[in-house]
Amino acid sequence: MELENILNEMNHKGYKTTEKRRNILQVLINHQSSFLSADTILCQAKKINTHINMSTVYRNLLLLEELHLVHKILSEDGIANYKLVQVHTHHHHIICRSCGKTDIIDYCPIKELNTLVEEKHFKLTEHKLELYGYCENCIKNKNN
Amino acid sequence: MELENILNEMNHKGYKTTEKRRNILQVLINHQSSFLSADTILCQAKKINTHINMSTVYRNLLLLEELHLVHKILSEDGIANYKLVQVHTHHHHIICRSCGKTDIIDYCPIKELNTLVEEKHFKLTEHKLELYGYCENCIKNKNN
DNA sequence: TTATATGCAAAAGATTTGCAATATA
DNA sequence: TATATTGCAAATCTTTTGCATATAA
Repeated sequence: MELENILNEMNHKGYKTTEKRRNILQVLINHQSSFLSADTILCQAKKINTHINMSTVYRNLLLLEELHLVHKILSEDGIANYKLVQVHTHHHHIICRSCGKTDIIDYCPIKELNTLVEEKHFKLTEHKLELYGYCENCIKNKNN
Repeated sequence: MELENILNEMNHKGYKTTEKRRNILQVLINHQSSFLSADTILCQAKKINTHINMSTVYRNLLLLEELHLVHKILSEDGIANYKLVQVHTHHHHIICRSCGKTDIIDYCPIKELNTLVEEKHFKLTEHKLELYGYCENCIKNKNN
C-alpha cells in the first residue's frame, strides 16, 4: 500500500496526517519485507527527520496495529517487532534469522489441526505459526 | 517425570538438590498441563515454602530450560510462561484461553511447509506453532 | 477553534545481575 | 572444603503514561 493511501484511510477515521506519522510509515514502507523493532524504527525515522521521540513511535505502532495496518510479533527475547500488512487474507511468515527478511507462506495447516483439536475436546479460536530460517541472500553471502 | 528423577538427572550434571529447587519443581509437577508465569510459580512455591525469592525462581527456570526439562513460551503481552516437558518427541500445544490448560498436538505441518519454504528459497531451521482455544471444562462452565 | 498528536520525563513491569552469605556434596 | 545456590537490592530494558505544548483540519 502507498503512503498516501494509508494516510487517507487514517484521515477518514479521524486521525491526522502529521510529519512524524508520515516518517514512521515511510520507514515501514521502506522495509516492507522485514519485521522491525520499535528501536530500529526510531533510528530509521531519525535518519529522515532528526527530531522524533520513542513514545511517538510506540503510539503510532499501537494505532496502526489496532487499524490492522501493521502486524506485530514477539521475538524469542520478548521484543515486539512490526511490519506493514501487505496481504489482508490469512497467511503466515517465514522469517530470516540473519537479516530479518520475511516472505509470505500461503499454506495454513488449520484443517488438519481442527480434527485433532476436536479430539482433545478443545474449541479452537486462534493459532500462531511462524517459520524461521535463512533466506537466499544470506545463504549465498554466508552472513550467518 | 517424577521429582526425584529430575533431581537425579540434575545431580549427574553437577547441579545440587536444594529445598528451593525442589519446591519449584514440585509446583511445575503439580501444574504439568499448564503454562505458568514466573510470578505464579513464585506464589505457588511460597505456599509450599514461605521464604523463596523471585531471582531463585528465574535462575532455576533458566537452568531447567537449558537442560530441556522445561518449555518456555511468550504470551501475547510478552510475559514468559513455563511448563515441564512431558514428551520429548517433537510436538505442539493447544492452550486454553480461559484456564491455561494445555494438551499435546501430535501433528506437525512441517512436511507441507518445507516445499513452500523451498519455493521461497529459504532454508528452514525452526518453526513455532501454538494453538489457542477453550478446553472442555471451560466450555461446560462457560467461564469465558 | 478543537480534537488529535507530540515531547519529555517519569513510571511501570518483567527479567537479570553483582555480591555477600549460605547450603550441598 | 570447594562449588553451587540463594537472597537482596539495584540495574536493565522495553513499553506505557501523565501532562503541558504544539499542530492539523
